[in-house]
Amino acid sequence: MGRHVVKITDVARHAGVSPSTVSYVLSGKRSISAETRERVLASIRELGYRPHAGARALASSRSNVVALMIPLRSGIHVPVVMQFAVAAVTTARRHDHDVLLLTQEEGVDGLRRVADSAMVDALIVMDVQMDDPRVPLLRTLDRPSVLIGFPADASGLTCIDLDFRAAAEACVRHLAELGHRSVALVGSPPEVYRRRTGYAERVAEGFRAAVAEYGLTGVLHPCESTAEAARAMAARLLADEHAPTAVVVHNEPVVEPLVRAFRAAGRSIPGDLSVVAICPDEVAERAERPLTSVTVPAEEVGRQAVELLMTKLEGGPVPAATLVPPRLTARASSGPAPVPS
Amino acid sequence: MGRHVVKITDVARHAGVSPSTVSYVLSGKRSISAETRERVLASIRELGYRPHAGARALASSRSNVVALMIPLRSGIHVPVVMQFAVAAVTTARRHDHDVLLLTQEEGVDGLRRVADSAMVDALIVMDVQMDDPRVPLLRTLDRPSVLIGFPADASGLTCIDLDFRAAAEACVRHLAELGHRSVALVGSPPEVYRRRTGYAERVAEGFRAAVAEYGLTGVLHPCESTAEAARAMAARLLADEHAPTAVVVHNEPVVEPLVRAFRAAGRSIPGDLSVVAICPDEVAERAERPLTSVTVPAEEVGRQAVELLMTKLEGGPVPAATLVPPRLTARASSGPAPVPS
DNA sequence: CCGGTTGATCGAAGCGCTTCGATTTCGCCG
DNA sequence: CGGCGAAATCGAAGCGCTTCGATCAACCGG
Repeated sequence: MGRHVVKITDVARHAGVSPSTVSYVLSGKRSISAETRERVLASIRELGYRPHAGARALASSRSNVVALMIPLRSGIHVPVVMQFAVAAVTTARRHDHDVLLLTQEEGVDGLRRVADSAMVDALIVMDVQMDDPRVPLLRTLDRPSVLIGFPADASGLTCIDLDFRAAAEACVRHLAELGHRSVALVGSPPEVYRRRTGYAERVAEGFRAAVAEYGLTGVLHPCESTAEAARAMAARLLADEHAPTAVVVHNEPVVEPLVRAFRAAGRSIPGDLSVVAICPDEVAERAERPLTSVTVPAEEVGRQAVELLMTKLEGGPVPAATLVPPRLTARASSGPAPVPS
Repeated sequence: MGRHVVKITDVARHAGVSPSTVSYVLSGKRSISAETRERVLASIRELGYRPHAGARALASSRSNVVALMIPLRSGIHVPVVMQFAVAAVTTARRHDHDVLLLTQEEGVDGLRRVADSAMVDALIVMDVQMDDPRVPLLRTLDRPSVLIGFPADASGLTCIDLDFRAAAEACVRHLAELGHRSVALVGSPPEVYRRRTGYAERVAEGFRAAVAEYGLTGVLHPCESTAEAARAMAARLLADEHAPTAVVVHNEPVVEPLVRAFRAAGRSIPGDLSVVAICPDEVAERAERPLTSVTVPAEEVGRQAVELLMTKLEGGPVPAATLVPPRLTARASSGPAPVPS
């Protein structure tokens, strides 16, 4: 043990070829006779040769590493981030790349650092906000990147996220198929709509479109993200002349209080009222009684984000926006519409 | 925009010094006059110079990257892993290092790959098992490593984990202070004790020691990790002549079923019976009613693991074993001992 | 007043790999 | 049968940085 580290010249000597030939065998960038290739590969195996990553990066100006910046914000669901990260690593490895982990905390400087030092070839940034300060930076960097989420101005960038439009549609379809005729959407706080935030608008659009398609009546109610607002909303919905028989909720903190308020008002779920949430599985499963929900397919997003990045690295064309189809899981909070009394 | 990338020779020219001087300013490995240093630093700032990571790694044979291999096993609690990873990244950055993320899936080969290619200077491996195949590898690698968890044979390695002995003691102390005189430990499956698994033995030791210290009576009951075994255990404990008034549980899958079984048998918790678990906070909080528990301080472990690694990288001495003190959180499952009837 | 330090800087030799001509050897068409 | 392109391989020039003597000036005490 403790032998010298094997370098390309060792392999070359052992195989009776020049170092450049070994390199070409490894990269496949020039044709090499089958005979020579085999001999070189055998030497590599026998000597246990492993190219020096730094040397390779220096000579080729490719590090085969991508940066992944994960969020720390509370309010972000940890298991979702983890699923995403694991999927990203797995997919990156499949393309012979590694993943360098950065935290949101590092912010713009962190991204600049790893990009400018040629430590990474490309970047993935999670939890992108409407006015994210990292967005302009990414635009100026000479390295490709993929954003998870859509900023206000996504021009010149590649973004991917759950297809919120389709998510809302899936909720309404699910309810329509259960016989509901009047549904409500409890959405984001009014402010979010005023800012014309992308995902909120898309949910609203999808909701309206599906309501129209299935011939339902449906009303959108913006809602503050507090328990009080949730209770008030519940009261308002129940008092309505044409009270809906089903509610779609797209406002995480409101989900639980709303459900509780309905129950407190004597409504059984899903007997009297069905509830469908757009939220991470964790939230839906951890509820008092598991909720029917549409979730973020984190693994799928992670995989695709890396695939997009790889395509960009190879100079291929990629769509500016990728929308990942939602997945609806029926749980205990949705059921057939109550028979009109 | 699109100017040339700045390299060390550019900085040198701009500051009127040689490249080596710039290098020494950056590394501090030779004394540089204050005047020159300032001039060089100014040039660096002005030109926006960022050393090329690959070139640096090649010349110095230090990449300033550490590998972190995270577990995928189901049964591992995701938020714990995440907390750990974030703490590791944060701490590593404080020491001017980055973190390369590997998944357990990559296994031994993954570790060998990143170590042999000089991609990383050191490695952290989570969720180490008694007979972990990665352990012998780590011993032969020429790069320092830190293991989270203790393998059967930890000789020559640096390990860190929760101090299970102190954890058990903390549980017993907590119960003793609440006036309990007879306690039971529901532990790991018998097989685990037969294999003389480190953490299980340490829990048992701590339990025995604390029981003796506080003058209690206490019995250790190994328990299979199934719901049936939990129910049988509950029945057995309750039928006991000197039935304990408090139970310490160190067996994750058993926690919930056991509590349910007690309740089903008409015992109120903590009115008739106190329960303290050694498990991740997530499990304790997500229980039907939150459980008093001792948790793995994941962040602390992550931080310390990196600190140990950095010390090793600098050639400093580190303890072979580091035990992180437990943290007990009192929740709704423990209370004063019932008054004897 | 001079050999010997010490402090500050420079020059050049790599680090291990990729890549770009250049070279050699064939096979093959006209 | 001469010449030419394609296939296979080699040699050497970097990639951008660190580091190891070497150099040179200033300074010390005897």
